[in-house]
Amino acid sequence: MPNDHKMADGIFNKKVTSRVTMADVGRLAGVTQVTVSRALSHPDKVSKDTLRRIQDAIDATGFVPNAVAGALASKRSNLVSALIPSLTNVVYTSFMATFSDHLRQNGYQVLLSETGFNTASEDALIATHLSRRPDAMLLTGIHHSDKARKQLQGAGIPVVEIWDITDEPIDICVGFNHSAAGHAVAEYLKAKGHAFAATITADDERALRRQSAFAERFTVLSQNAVPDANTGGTASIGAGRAAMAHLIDHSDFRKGAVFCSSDLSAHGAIIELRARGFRVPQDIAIVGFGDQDFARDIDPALTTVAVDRLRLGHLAASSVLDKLMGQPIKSVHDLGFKILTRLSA
Amino acid sequence: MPNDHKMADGIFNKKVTSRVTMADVGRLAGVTQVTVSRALSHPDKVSKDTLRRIQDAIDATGFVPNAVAGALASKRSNLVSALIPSLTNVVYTSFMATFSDHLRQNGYQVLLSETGFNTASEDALIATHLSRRPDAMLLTGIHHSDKARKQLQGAGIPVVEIWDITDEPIDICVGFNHSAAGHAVAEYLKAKGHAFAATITADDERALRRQSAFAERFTVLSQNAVPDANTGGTASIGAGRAAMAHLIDHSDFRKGAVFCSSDLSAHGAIIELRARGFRVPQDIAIVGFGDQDFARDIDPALTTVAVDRLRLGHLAASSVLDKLMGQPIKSVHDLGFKILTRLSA
DNA sequence: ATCAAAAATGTATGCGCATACATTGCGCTG
DNA sequence: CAGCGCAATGTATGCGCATACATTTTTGAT
Repeated sequence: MPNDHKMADGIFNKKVTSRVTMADVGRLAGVTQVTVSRALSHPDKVSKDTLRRIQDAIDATGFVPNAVAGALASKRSNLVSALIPSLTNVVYTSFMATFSDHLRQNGYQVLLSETGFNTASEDALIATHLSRRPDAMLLTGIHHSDKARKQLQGAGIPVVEIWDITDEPIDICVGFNHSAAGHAVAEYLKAKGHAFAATITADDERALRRQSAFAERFTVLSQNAVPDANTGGTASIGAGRAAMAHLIDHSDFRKGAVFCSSDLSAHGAIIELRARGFRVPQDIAIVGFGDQDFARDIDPALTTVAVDRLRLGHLAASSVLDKLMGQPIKSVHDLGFKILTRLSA
Repeated sequence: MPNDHKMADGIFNKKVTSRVTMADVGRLAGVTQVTVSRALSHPDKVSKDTLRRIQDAIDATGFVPNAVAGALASKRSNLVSALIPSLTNVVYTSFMATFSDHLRQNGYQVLLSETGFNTASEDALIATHLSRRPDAMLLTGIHHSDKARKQLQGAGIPVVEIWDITDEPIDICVGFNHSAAGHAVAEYLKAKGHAFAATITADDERALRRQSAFAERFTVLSQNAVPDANTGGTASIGAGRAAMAHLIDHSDFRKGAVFCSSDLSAHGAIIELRARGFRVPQDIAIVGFGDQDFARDIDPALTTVAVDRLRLGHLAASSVLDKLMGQPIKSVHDLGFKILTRLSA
């Protein structure tokens, strides 16, 4: 009998199963707790024979190590916490898949939460996450409250900021220059011969930065103002359609190019244009952002700005891992971006 | 000086910051550790005055409670772990957003991982997650290995299985009957006058169940075989296009209806059909699954099977919470489903 | 003013593990 | 065959907090 202090239980299953501990396993295998601990974390330091007996005991008892106790004792939680703006936006979640995978292979688990593009909730989440004593933390973007920066500094753990770059990262940042992307699209469209342009932008700080850089540059190049339709909230096909409709109904924009802050809204814009009988790109050209998987599959295939998300995931993960291993690492990684010319612009 | 055993650090920042503990905060506020603990978890049991002094001390020191130690001592981690097949599939992540939110409001944090539609990796993840001693666990689907069931039973925590129902849940399940959905769509399409039908299905156990129920029922009703194009892997617009192309190129299917296992592949199918000059729904009608946000926004608007995901999220969360509070609860929740008739079928 | 009850705080303890250090036994060199 | 070195295991301890219980202080009713 491992534990003898079972609670008095009702008929319904509460905590009936007395949790098995390393001591219980050891008792069964004829060794002490510390040998069981070693068998699990440093098997080379335990004899072949006891290793087998311990393994048998583990199987017999269904022992599951208590990582909570382990973390408290060792001061390493093997947790990496990650905060992303939205769980439902593939741009962020596809990154997370890569990132988690890479970390999992190195023994870390990812504690993921959604901030909702909201600084106040980010602050609260940072505190909650830090209370779990993660070994590292990943944040989206480079704008964080003073309170957040202070707490993170106090935690003394590696911090990676992604999707953007700055000369003064909290610790490490991996991303690209959003203004530069806006400028590049402006130049691309001007070079394609467009004299008029508009933008469709979601309420996202980075998207707004791309938009204003685009508008500023395109205005200089073409001497024409660049109307913007803000979708409010998050980008979606529906929001893109609505924004495109708004642009046509409330401005004299009938010919030119539209730079959308997301492939999703770009797709919506295309659907709206086609429904209204416009030709894409002959009447209105569309440029998206993000190179989501569907961008090449819609009709017409979407011209968009691509960032190497796979590389972003890998770099973010390996930066964290390197830092955790104590290796000095580069703290600002500029991934760059690429305009993928397809049919829509 | 809270801690006096700082490690010898290199030039680069390792763990320099000596972590502040409740004892440190207490010392500063002139009370003991336990009063600080109480101030945080049972503020009503601490006098107004000391409460204020403790708060000041917390602010001054930047104290962040150590939830790891708390969990070890109290045997409650305030963690709920959740395993979903894919982080990039909005169907699952939108559910998670609701679920996490609801739990967060009740003081729980969600530890989320992706299983990748893969039983082996699910087993491994279950063990890893259980090692963090979550207070409850959420799984997707009702098919789990014996080993997994055993471990979960041993953990003695509430377990919710979602997206499907069964008479023998591990503990609680919230979902709907996938076969019934397949049957309903078959009857719907037959009633609409279709004599021919095909399916486009992803490699997902539940999708396959809907598909086979659909095919079986439609065959009975129409006396015509139902060809299937498996997209392999996950549903996507690209996969839907390819599957639709395959269907047309490799069968004599030219007129009828197609039941897709996801709105995403349905959307792809529509794009492919239009690119080939087919009219939707006049030539070929399309039914999706999931009622994702874009379903109403594409052209033609997508007829699809809707499940109340919001309700799913709420029910899953509140079932867990109720069970954690010790309240006896219903263990099988059938959410049902609804065919939303729009333009595509 | 008195005393019991309630409020406020403190003391003692252990959760389950990792880690530093101590001990044992054994093969091997010279 | 003494003595050294290493492999294998054990002992002792504490991580930071929650909780049961003990003690002190305050309150209020008489």
